[in-house]
Amino acid sequence: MDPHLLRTFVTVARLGSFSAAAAELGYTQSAVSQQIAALEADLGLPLLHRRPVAPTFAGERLLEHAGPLLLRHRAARADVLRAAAGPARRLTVAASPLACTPAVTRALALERVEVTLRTVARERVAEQVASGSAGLGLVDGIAAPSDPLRLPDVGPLSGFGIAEEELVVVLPAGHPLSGRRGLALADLAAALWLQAPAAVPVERLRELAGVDGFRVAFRYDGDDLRTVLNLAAAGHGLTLLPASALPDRAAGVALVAPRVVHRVEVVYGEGGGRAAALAAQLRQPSSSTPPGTSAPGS
Amino acid sequence: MDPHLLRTFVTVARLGSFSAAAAELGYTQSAVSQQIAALEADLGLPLLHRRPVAPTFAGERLLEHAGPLLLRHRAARADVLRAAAGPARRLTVAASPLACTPAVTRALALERVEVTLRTVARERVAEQVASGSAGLGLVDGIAAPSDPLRLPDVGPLSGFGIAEEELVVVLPAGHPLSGRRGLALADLAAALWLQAPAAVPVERLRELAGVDGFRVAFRYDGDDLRTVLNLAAAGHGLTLLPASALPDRAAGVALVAPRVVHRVEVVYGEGGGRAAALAAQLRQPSSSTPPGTSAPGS
DNA sequence: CCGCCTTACGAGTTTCGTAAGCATC
DNA sequence: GATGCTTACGAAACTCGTAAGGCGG
Repeated sequence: MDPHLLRTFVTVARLGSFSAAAAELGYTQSAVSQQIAALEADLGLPLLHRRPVAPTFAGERLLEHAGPLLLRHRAARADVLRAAAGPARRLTVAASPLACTPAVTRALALERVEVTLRTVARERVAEQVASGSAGLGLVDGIAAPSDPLRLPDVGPLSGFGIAEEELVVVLPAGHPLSGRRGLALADLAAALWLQAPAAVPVERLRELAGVDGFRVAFRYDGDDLRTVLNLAAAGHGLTLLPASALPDRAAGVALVAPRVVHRVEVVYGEGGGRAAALAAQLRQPSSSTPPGTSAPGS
Repeated sequence: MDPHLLRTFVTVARLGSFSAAAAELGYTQSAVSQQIAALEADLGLPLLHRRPVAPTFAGERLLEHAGPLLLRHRAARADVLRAAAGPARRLTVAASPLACTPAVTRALALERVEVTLRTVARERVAEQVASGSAGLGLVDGIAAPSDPLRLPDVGPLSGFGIAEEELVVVLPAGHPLSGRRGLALADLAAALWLQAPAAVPVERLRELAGVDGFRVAFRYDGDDLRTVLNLAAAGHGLTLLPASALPDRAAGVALVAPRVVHRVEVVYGEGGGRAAALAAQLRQPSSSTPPGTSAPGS
């Protein structure tokens, strides 16, 4: 179970072809064949059906483990290299789009350090911090009040919440529900929804409401918030956003049940003194609602 | 960054000696030296100071990654092997001590399957399930009502909550607070506490209360609940337990703030059909009447 | 000089590429 | 018969053990 073999295994499984994987990885077809054979011999199991190439049952189990394993592996390597490169005078901050609230961006300044902000997908923030590709992360998500977000465990990270805010459902003008003052999530399960990386994922809605439904009517792949709002206004589907993301408060209806909020957390690695300093600075801006601390990762 | 090299690296770091690590791992001193040299050459960095042997800064970062990495690695291997071994007719259940409530143990029976129950430390449950060492896990912990526990992420696992219960502070007889009906956690920060694997860890109390304090006065390494209760009764320190763990309800005072409960969750791997069946059975512990056992209440 | 890590060197093993084999579409 | 995985085989690289070499206490 060498990481090397694991990498060719996932590549073969992904491409469904030994020769294509060989081309992608810079090996010969033969080498890939031998590597898969070595992996199968090591485990004493067939991992792939040949012709057509598809994972066996055991292979599928291995695939499920291999992704996170290789991710952590790369993160560890990158982090160690970064640690040895010495303290950088540039601190890059990886943030999911909705994590950059006005209060947060205002606090993003540190004495004697040049700060670079980079917007990435919500799922990537922890990963970039763990690998040292970013020194600090800002993630948003939804959770019960003063509860930590559930972040993917890609390495030893620290973090805490810095802001919590009401969530509102964005409705097109004239929508039957737009007169209401508060809505239960379960009442919206039958409606059609927008799926966009910037907004709350539909899967999370199902999870929170505890029911199926929330059918996706429209997908938007970019992370421009105004586009999401325009789509919602045009009636392409409902979406759930933090209240401050809406230019016009009347366009949305607050969620009353289940009791959930939009939450922003900072994440930083153990090795980053500079990152910890900036994180501590971020702890203050929302002194009105002090969210609890958390310790994601292991 | 071969897992093999990583393992010798952590062993050397732990023992502080190349020769001792060689003896433990069954290599010669020379082989260990070469393996460390290979790892250092691969990363292009010194990882250990010699004479005395201690991790460098980069080495410490690597150590922090190496543990979880090797854990996942072993879990993945074990899980794949177990998946291929076919459906076992024995299902072993790993449970933390306080997860085995009467209602749960009553439901632990499955048609045509021999169930083995094994009590392990709270932190080990997810690990044993991910590695296939147990087919099903029962973990307890404390959380906000109807909120999931934060389990260490050691592999692809499913799970859900099956029970929640009030938490009470166990006080010795005649304690000044024992007249009270409800207590805020922050009020107890100045008190002395028991640290025991079976009870709620003191670190978690600090985290929940958001303040320091909760000084540990006494540590108990075993997992016998009655011993914990005896220690608490003897005034060695306070402890937080689910209400049902106390034989005498008057010995404890319920917690009123922050709003937290004792929660039990089942955890099972994706591959275990039998485990999923038993888990489903645990979802409604009240309605199940397992065969071969006497009626509840005895 | 003694303990402990490093280096030199050789035997056994592994790994990859070239090239030939072979099964399926 | 073409495509694509497997096997055979040899060269290069790797890995470990024995043994000799440094270096600090």
